[in-house]
Amino acid sequence: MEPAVPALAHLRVVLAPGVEIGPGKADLLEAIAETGSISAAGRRMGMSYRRAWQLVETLNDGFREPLVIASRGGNAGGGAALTDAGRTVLEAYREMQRKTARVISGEIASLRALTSDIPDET
Amino acid sequence: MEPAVPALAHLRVVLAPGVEIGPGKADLLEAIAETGSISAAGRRMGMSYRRAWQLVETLNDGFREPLVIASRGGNAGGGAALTDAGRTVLEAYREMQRKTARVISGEIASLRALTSDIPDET
DNA sequence: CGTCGTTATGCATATCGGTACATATCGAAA
DNA sequence: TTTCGATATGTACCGATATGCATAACGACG
Repeated sequence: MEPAVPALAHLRVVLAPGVEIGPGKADLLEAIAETGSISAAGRRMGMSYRRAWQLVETLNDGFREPLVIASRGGNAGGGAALTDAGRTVLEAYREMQRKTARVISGEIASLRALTSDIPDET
Repeated sequence: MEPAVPALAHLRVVLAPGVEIGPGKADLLEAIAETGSISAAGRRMGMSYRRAWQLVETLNDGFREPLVIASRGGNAGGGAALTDAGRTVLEAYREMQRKTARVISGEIASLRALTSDIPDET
């Protein structure tokens, strides 16, 4: 089952002008690694292939080495996989997410208590 | 002068379904605190008064107590100010930003080195 | 008691991110 | 050599989000 609040914090990192990575691109990279295809990753995430492909292009353009290598043709029609750089970037992002969630959990709890979602108990 | 990369990380926190706070609302709260007016804060941030007001409404609705109190009329025409809750929320968010920036600085530096922005030096 | 700048709110419009669709290309396997 | 599914890319359209503008109410002060 999913937790009540899926993600407490959304982290978006600006690495350079126009080069950003957030939950969307990270999840896409992960989906590509797991499915071995850009289109399957896009379907899984409920986004159009157009957009998935464009995100991959943006990522590949943003880094010195491509994060995703795609191939056309073949019995499976083609496919895609993460490069070493791709795995490195994805893992670094996940690590940032974990660290962030850890250090801000206190403030999150404090602020959630002020939310109108949670009735006052005085 | 501004730093080369204005903000390394954008942090958006989900406190409850529909209740979120990120850089935009935090900056808006800060601008309201400093200018004493929703419209002046909106102008400073380059957004329409309409939107600034709606963001304030969203914030006030999301918490048990309002974060911003506004008044109409008077010699100045009216104005707005943060409540104690407003200051608490803003300060908690800033603290989360600081902590986050601290713990992810290592990964940021690693990833920036992979950016096509920075030429390879082999 | 009229002036002034702000809050508050509705509505029409513009902008932009994303989708939908259409087409071309590729290459291993049957 | 035909088939198949995926990559690659262009174009038209849609919908959400934000702006622009218009209007009303407000109230201390001169």
